[in-house]
Amino acid sequence: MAVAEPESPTRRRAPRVDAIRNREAIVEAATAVLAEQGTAVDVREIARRSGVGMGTLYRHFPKKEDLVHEVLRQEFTGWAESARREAIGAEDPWAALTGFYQQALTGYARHRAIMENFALACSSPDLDGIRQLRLVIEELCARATDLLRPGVTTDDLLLLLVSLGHAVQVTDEHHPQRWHRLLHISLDGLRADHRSPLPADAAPGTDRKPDSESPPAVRRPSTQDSSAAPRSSHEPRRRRTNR
Amino acid sequence: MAVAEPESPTRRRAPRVDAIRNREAIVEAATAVLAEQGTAVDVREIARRSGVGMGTLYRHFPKKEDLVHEVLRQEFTGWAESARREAIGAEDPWAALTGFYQQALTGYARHRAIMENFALACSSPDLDGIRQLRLVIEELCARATDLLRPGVTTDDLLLLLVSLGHAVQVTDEHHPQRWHRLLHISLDGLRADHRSPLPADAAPGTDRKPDSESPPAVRRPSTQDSSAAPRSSHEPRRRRTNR
Amino acid sequence: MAVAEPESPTRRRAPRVDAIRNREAIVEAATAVLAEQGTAVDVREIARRSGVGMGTLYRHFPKKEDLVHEVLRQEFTGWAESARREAIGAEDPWAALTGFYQQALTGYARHRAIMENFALACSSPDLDGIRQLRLVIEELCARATDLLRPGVTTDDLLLLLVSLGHAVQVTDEHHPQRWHRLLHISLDGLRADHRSPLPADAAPGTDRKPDSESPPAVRRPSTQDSSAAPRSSHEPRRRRTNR
Amino acid sequence: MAVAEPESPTRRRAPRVDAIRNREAIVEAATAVLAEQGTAVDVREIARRSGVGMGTLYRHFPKKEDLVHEVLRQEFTGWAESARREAIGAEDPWAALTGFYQQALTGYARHRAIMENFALACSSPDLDGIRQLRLVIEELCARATDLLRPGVTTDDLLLLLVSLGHAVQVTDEHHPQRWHRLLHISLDGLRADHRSPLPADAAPGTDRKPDSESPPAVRRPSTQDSSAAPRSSHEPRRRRTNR
DNA sequence: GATGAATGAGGATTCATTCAT
DNA sequence: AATGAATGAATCCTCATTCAT
Repeated sequence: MAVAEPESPTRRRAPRVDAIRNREAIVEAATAVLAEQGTAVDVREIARRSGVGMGTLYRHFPKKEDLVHEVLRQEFTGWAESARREAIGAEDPWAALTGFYQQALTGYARHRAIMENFALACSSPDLDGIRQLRLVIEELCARATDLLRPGVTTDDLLLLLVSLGHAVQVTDEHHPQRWHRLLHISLDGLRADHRSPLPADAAPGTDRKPDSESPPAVRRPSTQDSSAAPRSSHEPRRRRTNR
Repeated sequence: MAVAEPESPTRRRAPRVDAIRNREAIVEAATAVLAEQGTAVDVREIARRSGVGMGTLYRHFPKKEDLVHEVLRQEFTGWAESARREAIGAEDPWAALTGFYQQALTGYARHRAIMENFALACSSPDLDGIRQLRLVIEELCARATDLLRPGVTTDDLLLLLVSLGHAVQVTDEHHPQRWHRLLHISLDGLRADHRSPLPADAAPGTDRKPDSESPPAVRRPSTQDSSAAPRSSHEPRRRRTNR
Repeated sequence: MAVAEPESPTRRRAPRVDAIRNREAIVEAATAVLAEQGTAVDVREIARRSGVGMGTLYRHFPKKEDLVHEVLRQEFTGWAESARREAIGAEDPWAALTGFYQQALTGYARHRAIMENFALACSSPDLDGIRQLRLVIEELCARATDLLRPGVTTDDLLLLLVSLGHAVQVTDEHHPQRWHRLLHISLDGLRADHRSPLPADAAPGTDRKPDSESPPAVRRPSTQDSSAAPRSSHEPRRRRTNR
Repeated sequence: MAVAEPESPTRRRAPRVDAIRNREAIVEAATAVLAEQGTAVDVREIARRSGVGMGTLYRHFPKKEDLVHEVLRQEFTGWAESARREAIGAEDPWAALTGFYQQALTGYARHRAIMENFALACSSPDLDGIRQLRLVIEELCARATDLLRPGVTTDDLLLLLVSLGHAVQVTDEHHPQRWHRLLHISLDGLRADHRSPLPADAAPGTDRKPDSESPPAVRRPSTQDSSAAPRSSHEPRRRRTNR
């Protein structure tokens, strides 16, 4: 064992083949588990499935968060790449766009941890995959510029992905057609033949000037949600005897 | 507590009245807390805010789940009702539809527990509110039948609501315009001027016959999702050797 | 105990007699355990000995530290009080001083957690007991002012207590006479018949002016401890191949 | 296994030499780390700093304790030697004594592991350094016999060292003058001009007959530590009732 | 002989649920 | 009926020690 490699004096001993294997096993198991159960899983479940002890897991990823982050990094990257491949392959700009969403949604939207963090990751993209995803979308956006209705931004397309992602989660198992239909509908809403302007997005990142010819077709709520959710108080009701 | 009962002067036990009041207080507090923090909250937080003891809470709702369910029931119902009011009020069928989404999304989409469970609830609607929501949507669907593209179903509209609900959660706090834009886009995708047929939805619940004139514009994934998430095994890997 | 008082309508229900009992049991057990084993004990040991579950323990003391702090608070306070009683009782100022040390060292110096934290607590006295201890010492100092050599400060006496505390820990079990002898010696060193001035203490808190007539008898080290402890490097020696 | 035998020129295995070097590196690193952080350090920290792997460390020292013991052995020895050098160098017996304490305290009292174990080591001196330290002290004691108050023993001086050691630890960083003052005071207490006899030390090791002329000035505690710490039970309390 | 990866028994802390008062 | 104290299994993480390479 540990055959002395005469060729490389700089390389002392083996590069810890099995350590790498373990690390990979951990990430693999974590990927599966996180996909299935989201980030709330017990770390021990991951350790069990990867066939390593807790110590080993924590040696490679000192915090559960680190492992989660690594998995998300890989998954987002892989996601972005496969979506880009799909998108780039198509010649027709519109086909590229639809193909992108198909691929993106088909492959990853059932991944619970991905979906749990997609929104968050979009806001502060410290994950490379998110950046790549944006780039792909920007590209698609640029290529399809004539086919898209005026005013559609990268943020719109990204948000659509987030949004549909959840639709996929709901339906993919039993009614996969449903989200396909919704995708179809939404994409049609993006087509250039819709001349009604979109509501302005004040935020930065708007890279396509919306033309504001006609008033939005969408009526604003007259009554607003006074009945809405938290009429909370945060304060305990009454009492509070002891203490 | 301890409301004086006239019948029993020696025993000034509280009647059911304040049991009911307690129950309401619990539900009210739970509603607020669940809206803010989702179903993962500590039950104690609910007890604290409602001003009752844990025992009382558990007397009324033997399991946390029971309480959550009750809250969701009420909230979904309230949601459906306020959305219906909004929808019914409008004379223009399209305005009714857009108004419905506005109302529905503005009022409840930030309600974390609602959103966490909306998807689930749609699948197996043991919640009355979901049924009502479906009814409202069906109504809207019927009224706007000429304005909607052929083949759009109640399920489509419901799924759109789920989908946009998450978009709202992501953006409502910092970029509320974004989900308004997405809503606008999606609704435009539903308009009758889109003649391209939607992919068939084989599942039951389709209440509008899709006309299948032309092939879907959306390309289906060739094989794909092979790269998708769980290539899991659930079984622990073979162990190293130690010990 | 704590019979339900009918007289007080403001007091709803019992004042949780058993909760108080439990809390006391926890503190009592913790006191014993901390005295024996120091602050490194397993919390479960405390729970076990006090006869409560972990949850109960953590209900009363949300962090282990809180429990430790509470115990130290009580112990330091008790310590200060019993030492004060001892000190105040004596008529002779010198007897008061010696009595104080006797009492202080006899009662508590075997208390591991106390000793572990005594030094720390002296530096930032957020514990009331420490303040009281200082007050007692200041009083003793004032009373014995004529008997003490010039320049002796409260800090000196406190440090002597810390210092002897450890001597007690070492010897109290098998050779209790030893620390008594050392105490005797040290106290004699404090007597007024030593005219040689003490080295100045630059720090604030010096409340007695040292008269600097003659040079200190104690020679300063000529060579300095070059051979002393940490000739450390903090850096790993060589290597560091992988990563 | 497989120590490179000189007879085998093909095998250029490292000879024992670097095993020794490793061992030294480990001890050196351990010395530094133990001095800084005490015996509670993570063994890995020692391995890291010494530049060897865990395996190597554990080959040389099968238990953490073994390594600690070895370090303490060396450190105590070194301590004793440097203190002896200091002590022997001085011509004046009293200067030798004070110089010894200065040196001893300045050099090693901040050494956490040393101080953690000094007390223990004094009780059962299986460490050579302790014996040497005793010898040095005995010598100093003998030389200064006329300057020391009657009845002062080696054990007294050793205990004083222990005791002051802790004072140093507490004060050396921020108030180094404080322990110098305490040392000064204590040494003055040892001077021959104190004629009051010390309390008898019944234990073996007393090598100087105490003359018992007058009663001790130090009053003994009348009641003993009734208020003292562990009124423990070790047994779990009677349980509540639940479950 | 050396290396550092792997192990797994603890240890602190949380929280749904039960129970004495 | 109500209260909130008590419970303990579950969860994240650490570290002395062992073992394959």
